[in-house]
Amino acid sequence: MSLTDGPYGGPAQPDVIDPSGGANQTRVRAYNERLVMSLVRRHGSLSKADIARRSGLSAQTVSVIMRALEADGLLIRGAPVRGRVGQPSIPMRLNPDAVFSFGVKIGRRSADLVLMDFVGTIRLHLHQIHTYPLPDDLVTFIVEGIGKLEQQLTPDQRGRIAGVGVATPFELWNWAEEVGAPRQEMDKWRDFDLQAAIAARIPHPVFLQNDGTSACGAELAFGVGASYPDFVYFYIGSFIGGGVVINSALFSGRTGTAGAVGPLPVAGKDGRSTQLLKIASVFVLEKLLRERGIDPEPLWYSADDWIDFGEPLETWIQDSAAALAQAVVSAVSIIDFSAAVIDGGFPSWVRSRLLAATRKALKTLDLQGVTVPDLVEGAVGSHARAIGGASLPLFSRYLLDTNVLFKELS
Amino acid sequence: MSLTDGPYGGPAQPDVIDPSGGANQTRVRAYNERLVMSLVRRHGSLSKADIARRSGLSAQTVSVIMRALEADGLLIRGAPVRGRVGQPSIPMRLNPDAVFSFGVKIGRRSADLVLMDFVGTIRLHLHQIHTYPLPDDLVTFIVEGIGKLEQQLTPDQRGRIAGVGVATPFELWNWAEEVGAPRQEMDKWRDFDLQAAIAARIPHPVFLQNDGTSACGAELAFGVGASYPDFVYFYIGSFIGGGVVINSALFSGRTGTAGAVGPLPVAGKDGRSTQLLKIASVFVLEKLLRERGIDPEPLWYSADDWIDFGEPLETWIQDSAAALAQAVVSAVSIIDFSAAVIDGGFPSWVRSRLLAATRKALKTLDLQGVTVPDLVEGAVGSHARAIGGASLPLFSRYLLDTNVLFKELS
DNA sequence: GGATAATAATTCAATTTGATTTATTTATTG
DNA sequence: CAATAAATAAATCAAATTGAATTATTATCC
Repeated sequence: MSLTDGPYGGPAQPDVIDPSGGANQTRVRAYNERLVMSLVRRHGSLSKADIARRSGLSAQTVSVIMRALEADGLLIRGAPVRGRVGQPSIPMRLNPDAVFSFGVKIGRRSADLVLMDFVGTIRLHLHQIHTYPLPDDLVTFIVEGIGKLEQQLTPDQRGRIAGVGVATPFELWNWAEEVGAPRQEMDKWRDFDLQAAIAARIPHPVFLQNDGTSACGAELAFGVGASYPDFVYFYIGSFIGGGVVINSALFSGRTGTAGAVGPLPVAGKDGRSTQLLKIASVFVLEKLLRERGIDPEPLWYSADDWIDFGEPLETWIQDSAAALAQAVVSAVSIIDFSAAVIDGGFPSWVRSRLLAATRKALKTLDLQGVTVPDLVEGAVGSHARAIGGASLPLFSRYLLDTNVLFKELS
Repeated sequence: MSLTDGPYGGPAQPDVIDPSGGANQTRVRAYNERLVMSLVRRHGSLSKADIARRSGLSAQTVSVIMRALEADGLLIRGAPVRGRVGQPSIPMRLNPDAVFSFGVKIGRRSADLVLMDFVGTIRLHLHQIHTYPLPDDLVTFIVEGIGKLEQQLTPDQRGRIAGVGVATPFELWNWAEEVGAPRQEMDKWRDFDLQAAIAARIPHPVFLQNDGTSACGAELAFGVGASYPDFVYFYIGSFIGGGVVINSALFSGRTGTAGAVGPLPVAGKDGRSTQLLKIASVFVLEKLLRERGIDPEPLWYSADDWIDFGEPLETWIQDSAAALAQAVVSAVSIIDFSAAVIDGGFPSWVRSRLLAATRKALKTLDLQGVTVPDLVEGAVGSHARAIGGASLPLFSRYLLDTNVLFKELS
């Protein structure tokens, strides 16, 4: 193409892809309400004047919005703060009892159902162990579990349920071998619409998201999200998964698989290129233990109570750390994340050792031109997936989301 | 009309970790104006009714906005389209003469200055060859060049200049060796504020952005951006660089280095892990040619007129393709881009061969769990960096940018 | 120690902006 | 002439902003 050629017309694609729709006042209000709540959430408690300063909105606007939120029971006022010149400020904070939501985590060996309040505290919890996950069993567990838990709520509390969020690995049928399940059993997931199956049997809205992305959402809403406006997130479960936060918003991507991280190519111990998930996953540790003649069952009793397996655990930590360090470099070469957050289905002492090893491994890599991010431990912990599932209804209705401003286009 | 200025290019970044500010009506209007223009840009020409349907805004709102844009000379009406029932529709399109902007590309061997119109056509062009880039020389070239080019414009045209955008590699001082310049000469870039130096000597706003990100912006505004709402972009110049588009917006990241891509770890021919830029850069080809006793000078005469160097070129293409394929897999493991766009400072026949080789290389990789993106050739071509530079002022004032909706927080 | 000034938080009332709704006009085809 | 679609005018509505007032403090002067 010569210099003076006309417009650089790409393939003129008709109709298909258009940017988001227009914005209008109603949406502006909805957005500003979420902004106010997000600021309160982030800082614990803030006065109206604080919010006005932080949001750049006028004091009057903030006053009107916050009175409405208080009237709705979403915010509650604290004791006036005296000691400074001027009228005392009234700190407002989230009402923990304002909204409840159910979160479901579907795992290789177990499923969890939690009832979470508005500030991320798990109020009620059900746990089910299975040899491998099956659609019908899970629907039964979820629907009956929700029934059971709802019985423990007052009618008022039941009226404040925002919905159900399911955190699940995608394309379960691809993992029959690793899960240790017969292929034809796992194939049952292929044409099964879990979201629809649940929605048909309960009155609440149902949300479904990849388990890694969900856990990442939990970290955004209740963990390090307050400190970092963007980060890449790794959750090490039976399989590693992850998520991406950009501009303080969960970015799930066009296909919902943003932050998959599992397929990231990394160099293994032998120098050969492998997928990250084949190194930094708990099923690898399990295999390692079996090879050493050690019973891996303690891994599944409780994510928070592993025993120290000694050498094989240390080996797995070192290998995983080396792989994670490369994954972090890859990630920040695409997006200059300010932090990389690592969490997983293991006790905090394992997490600490893994983080330390990863920080060390990072230093051995070629960092020319790399903006090295903070490496931080997840603040949410092993239940991040279930909490993340439960936070999906909150994201949909209460958490900051720029898309709120735009019209939905068919 | 009020199109609020956005913060593009400038590295001025608030270190506040709060989400973006509140939204209000004025900003909504500014956003909707940009939305209308982006839709027109994307589709070439659209009637008011078309825009209303596509944006979801009411017909009346679109009517008001578009009349204002027409009155400002940004849109011009085409011939009424008859042949269908009802009043004929009047297609509106961008006025190519509505806005001009200067774009500067700083390269290892040369610098370019272009004057671009509103639809991405280069109207005027200056080119300078240097052995290596130096701050003072470049400022002189840019300032005097702008003076020269402005003399060729009418007073009216001069009044429509939106600004100057500079596309430059970051941290030039790190590349003294590869550039073949004395270290102390390149060190002059360390404390030199190019943006400020230019801004002090010309009356237009000056924007500065990484060259890869700039080229990516050109592709978004004038190339495949119309077909893909998100993509990762690779520009292969002396050094490879790139950029990231998310939600039809250029994402430059917190530090402005999003889409750096150069430091991506990939496995080289020997299986060892190397940075992408050490394989898929033109300086590697240059070295290869020298090793073969071939004069590499033809590489620098004109990016659009390479001669076919035969075997060494083919080797370089194969190696680069293998590395690029891995880079693409890494990228989509972080963000599920719908496309990976590859362009560079070479003729289109080289680009075609590179793309074909990359597609082939991609098939040899482990794609389990990977959402494979479309691999597409850049539509803008070798001048993408200069055009991208020139598009920076347009992004700041006229192109779609959700940040327009939010208040700037100190 | 009491009176007064300064300050900051909050809110009320009026204003402004801009999108939406409703109704009307215009230009075309069948 | 009926039907249809595009375009626009006028009225309406929602929500943010502006400016002024109110309130509850602390600071300071005498």
